Amino acid sequence: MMKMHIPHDTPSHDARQDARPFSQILDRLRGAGLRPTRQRMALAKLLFEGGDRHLTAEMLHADAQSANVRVSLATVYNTLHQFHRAGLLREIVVDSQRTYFDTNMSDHHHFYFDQSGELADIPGDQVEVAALPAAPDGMEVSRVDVVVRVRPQGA
Amino acid sequence: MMKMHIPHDTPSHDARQDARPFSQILDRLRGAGLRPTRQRMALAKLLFEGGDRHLTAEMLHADAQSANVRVSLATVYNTLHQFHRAGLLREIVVDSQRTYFDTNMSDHHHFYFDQSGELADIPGDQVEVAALPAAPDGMEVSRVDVVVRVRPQGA
DNA sequence: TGTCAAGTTTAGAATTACTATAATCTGATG
DNA sequence: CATCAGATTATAGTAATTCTAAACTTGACA
Ligand SMILES: [Mn+2]
Ligand SMILES: [Mn+2]
Ligand SMILES: [Zn+2]
Ligand SMILES: [Zn+2]
Repeated sequence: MMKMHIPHDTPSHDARQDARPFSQILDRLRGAGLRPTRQRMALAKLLFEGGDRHLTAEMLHADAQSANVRVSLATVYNTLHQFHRAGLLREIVVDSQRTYFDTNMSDHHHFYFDQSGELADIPGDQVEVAALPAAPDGMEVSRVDVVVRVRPQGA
Repeated sequence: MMKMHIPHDTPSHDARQDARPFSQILDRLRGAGLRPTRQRMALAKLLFEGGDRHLTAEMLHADAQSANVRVSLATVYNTLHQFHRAGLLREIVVDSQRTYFDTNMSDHHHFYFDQSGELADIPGDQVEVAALPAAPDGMEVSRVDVVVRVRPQGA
């Protein structure tokens, strides 16, 4: 678990002015103690360079294929779980057949559109859980999830 | 969906004083528009005569076997979904590998013990969701679920 | 009380969403 | 550049659930 910040890359190899997603992603993986393999780099880019996303392993795998990144589905699953353990992703339970991962790590809740299977964020400050009973004896709360299930009006 | 209350049974066949679970269950099924088959009667008894329960299809199937009720697993699944559609059961999503059904239809929320997979009720009046954003355009809220995930202290 | 269509049950096959295995590959370190 | 722990992958395996289609009940009615 010990990590050291080893200077990587020669700093002058490219002087472009635009964002340096490559090294941001690199640092992110290194910071999480994960080797920056080709597959993890590519998946991390897909995950973290497009704003907040809610996706399943299959969705990310399809994304990768569209982007001409060849990664096996097993690696997608492995990677999602590793990122989750490393604190880079949240796991969301809203459907008992499918696991969603969330790139938005801030404190927030969700709308869930049952018929389409989509998720939308509700910022943490828009939901107030004003009262909660104490956790049962010997237990501690690991997280409180609020899921607002919605459906098209009338139905 | 039309139902008529046809008087059933001769009223005098048995004058016992104790509860009449048989006819309570019968009425419950009839009221839901479901034919009171042997299997549905037996499963309804197991579900509704033991206080509030949170269970999966496999759990109910095991229960049935213990009670010497022979029902196929397929029928257990069918019945749970029919009871749910009929408004006799709630479906709870807390684990993405398993579906739980809840015989407690009152407004309430849940503690979820991740390591044991158990659920405990939190009475509706012990949780206060004080603020919620409006449902997205064209959508209406079908339900708000609060799940308090707990784990043994320190871990 | 017998008939029959509609509804129900069931064994077993199929599907879906993963997880495990074990052979192969790769990239960090010396 | 050699080494090898760690990573990837094809493929097999598993768990939960759904589907299929044949066999059985149920209940309305003759
Ligand atoms: Mn998972
Ligand atoms: Mn499953
Ligand atoms: Zn989110
Ligand atoms: Zn409950």
